[in-house]
Amino acid sequence: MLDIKLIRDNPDMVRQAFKNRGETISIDEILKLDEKHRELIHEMESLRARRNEVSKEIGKMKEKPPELMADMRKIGDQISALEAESNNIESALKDLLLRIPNIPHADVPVGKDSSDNPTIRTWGGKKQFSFKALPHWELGERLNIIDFERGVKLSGTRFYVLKGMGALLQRALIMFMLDLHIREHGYTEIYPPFMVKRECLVGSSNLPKFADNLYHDAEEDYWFVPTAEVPLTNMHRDEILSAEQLPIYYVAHTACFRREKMAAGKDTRGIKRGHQFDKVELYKFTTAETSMQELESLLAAAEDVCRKLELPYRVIQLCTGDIGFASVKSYDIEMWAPGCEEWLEVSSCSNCWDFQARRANIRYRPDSKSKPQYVHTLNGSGLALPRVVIALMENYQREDGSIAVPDVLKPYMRADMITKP
RNA sequence: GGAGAGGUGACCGAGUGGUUCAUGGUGCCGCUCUCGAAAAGCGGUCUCGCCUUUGGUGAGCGUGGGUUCGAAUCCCACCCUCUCCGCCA
Repeated sequence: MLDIKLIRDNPDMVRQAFKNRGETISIDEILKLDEKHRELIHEMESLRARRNEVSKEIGKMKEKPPELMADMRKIGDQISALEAESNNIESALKDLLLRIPNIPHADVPVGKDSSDNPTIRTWGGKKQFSFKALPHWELGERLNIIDFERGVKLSGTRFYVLKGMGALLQRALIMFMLDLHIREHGYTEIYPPFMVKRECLVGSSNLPKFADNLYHDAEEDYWFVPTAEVPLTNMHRDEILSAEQLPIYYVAHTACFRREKMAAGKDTRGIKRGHQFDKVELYKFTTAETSMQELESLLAAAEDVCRKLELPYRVIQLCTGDIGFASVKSYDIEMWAPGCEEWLEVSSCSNCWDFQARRANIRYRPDSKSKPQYVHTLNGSGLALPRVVIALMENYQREDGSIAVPDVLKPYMRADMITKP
């Protein structure tokens, strides 16, 4: 959520930022409602001030004058009417504010869509094979480690079953990633609920605008997390942190649930895009001063996973037209998958500035004499599991259809190779 | 799911209609004292909004309504926590 004062004082700057994003929503309605709202507040306040004063006097009187009390009753009715109007305007204003995106940082390149995203760096060139590299769905079926048919039998399209060494591979990757971030990058492991309250989704910016990508249990009003970012954001909702607590680094492994109803027929083969997938998520709460450098170190932690797994990847910066709703600056990490011959997005690292903090009311006190300020929040995958599994299977495949295990995973898998049982 | 108890500021904890602009304590900040520290004493210390901003004003005591000139306090609904019972991986 943007600060209404920022919009009020710099409407043209906000308009330009939205234009760069390709965002069509207008702020005129917001400005209009804000002005009306402040008018009403002014009216209500002077009436309340009067009532407070007179009521205090009535309290001191022995004889309660009925005509004065009748006057105050009238004022009370006026206040109620204004209150009702003000509340309506306020909730309309709030709803609009919750639906407008963050303002991209000044150093984010202006662009229309993903084709305008600059590549920041590429690591580990595309591996050359002396044979035809197979896509992971073929490798998975031959090795009997991914069972697509039974996934569909259990849950329908876009579900799959990992089996035997396939399940072990994913589990090994999760363990490896968590251990790496905990031991070498200073993160604290969190195991959060996978179902959360509505207000958590508002805090993280998934609601109200992106409800159609979420699974929801209407009976209990539980929402299934589309990413661990949601519970992690809300860990400190409605809290005032002390400066010494910052920065806070959290890492969480969760399942993620997404409807993904938009791209029917696209990405249907393999395990690239499903309604349920596992992810290791990195999350930071920082001060305003340090968030930009914290974004770089968050990205570095995610890249470290790719490097230690020795999987080729590139880092892309998202342009204004492609950047996420809540983000002021984002990098994507894409791994090369030689079998399906595409770059797979395995991480998206974002600085959300105070956008989520404002929604979730997460603040800190810079020192004991200062007013509370909003923290900055950052998130990034470290990494998304199924796509790392794809990249790993396809990059480490051998001509005989077996898959070599990367050195860092050998202790977790207690095996050097994934072969047909 | 049933019964009972309870939700007050960073924390503890008073407060059952009007000197409560939320008592008191802890913590925190400043000052005094001291070579310094501790202790002690004095003062300060919740959050958010609006305005014509050395200041003024409003709101907030789990949440939302209601009663009243006036509500932390009375009424209604809901949420949450704790204890016991039931169920259960």
